[in-house]
Amino acid sequence: MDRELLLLGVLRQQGMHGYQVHEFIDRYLASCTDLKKPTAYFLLDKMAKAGWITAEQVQEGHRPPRRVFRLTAAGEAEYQRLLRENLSAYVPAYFTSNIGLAFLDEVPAAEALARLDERRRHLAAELAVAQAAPPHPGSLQWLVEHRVRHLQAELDWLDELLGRIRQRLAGA
Amino acid sequence: MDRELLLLGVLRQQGMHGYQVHEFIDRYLASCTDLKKPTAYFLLDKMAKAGWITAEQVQEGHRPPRRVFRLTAAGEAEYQRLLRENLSAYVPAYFTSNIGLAFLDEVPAAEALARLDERRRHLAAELAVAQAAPPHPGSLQWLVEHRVRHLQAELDWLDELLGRIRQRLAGA
DNA sequence: TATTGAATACTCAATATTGACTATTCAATA
DNA sequence: TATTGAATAGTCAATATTGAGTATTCAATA
Repeated sequence: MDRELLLLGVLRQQGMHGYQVHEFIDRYLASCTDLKKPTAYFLLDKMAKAGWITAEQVQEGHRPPRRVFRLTAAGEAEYQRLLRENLSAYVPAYFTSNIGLAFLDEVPAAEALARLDERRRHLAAELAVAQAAPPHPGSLQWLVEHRVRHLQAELDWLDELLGRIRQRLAGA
Repeated sequence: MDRELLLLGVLRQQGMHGYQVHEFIDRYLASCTDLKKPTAYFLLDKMAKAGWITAEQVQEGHRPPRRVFRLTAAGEAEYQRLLRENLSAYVPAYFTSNIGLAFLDEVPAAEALARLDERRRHLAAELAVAQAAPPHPGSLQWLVEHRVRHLQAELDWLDELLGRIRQRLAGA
């Protein structure tokens, strides 16, 4: 439902063919979503079938014809509906990559410290990239800003965790 | 990869049949994952085929035979490997439910405020539930504590966003 | 003791997602 | 002007996920 909103919101500003849509999202929202190319095409097909977007075939040279997608009136209505629904509802995100924390005590503290230290480096690098990103067009900035805040909170928490493990090691 | 780690980590402590595994995760880690029942069965089948766990058929009454899953030596090795990999790597989580922020400016500020206020209520309720949860066995607590921290950070950010929109409204 | 509703336990078809492709175009350079 | 490598554009089979079931057991109560 949310990816549909994203695609509708992007197409709404400008008709685009599939690769272009994916490119746009990958350029400006890489830190915020992981929408893969085949998923984008799948969703575009689905939305075309649902009548939310039209697909205008454009032939160029010998390549397979591109389809340029544009919102229909139904698509615009759906966009408005999805956007409001999305803003009103909070749907929790899940962090599969943190599952390991559930079994942290199974790893000797010294090794856990080293592993989490490596994790910290990855996280800090991610944050640096997000912060260094060029300014984003329109209100995309809100989403990216949220991302930065989240990464910062993650880093803070990881630092506290590392501190606690260090204390435990020192005490033992 | 991470759900496999979760299932291995749970089965490692005690052999269980499918429903039991799902129950356990749903009880103690509901705030942290959304592993659905059919997915759990799918992954258990896969891990059994891979030789990470054994499936002992147990017939009881007229119900379809339960399969009690237990780690094999290969499963234990895989668990150790996955756990270390998981702790070392940071894989970003994506927040599909925040996509709407990318199009926040398309909604009149007064309405956006009302919508985000409703979102805030949902989020605060979620946080209250997570904080009120009974203490978790073993190191599961780390994961749940992380969850609480994350929800708190989300709430802080949402409050800041609401403040900015209110200012904008007042200034206009 | 019959009936009902909840809890237990699992399955299946429909849907979504992904890794690993193919094929074309374009620009640089050998 | 061939050749090569990168960027563009899209597809497909394999895999994963889910909503909506089925079927059994159990406990309460009518």
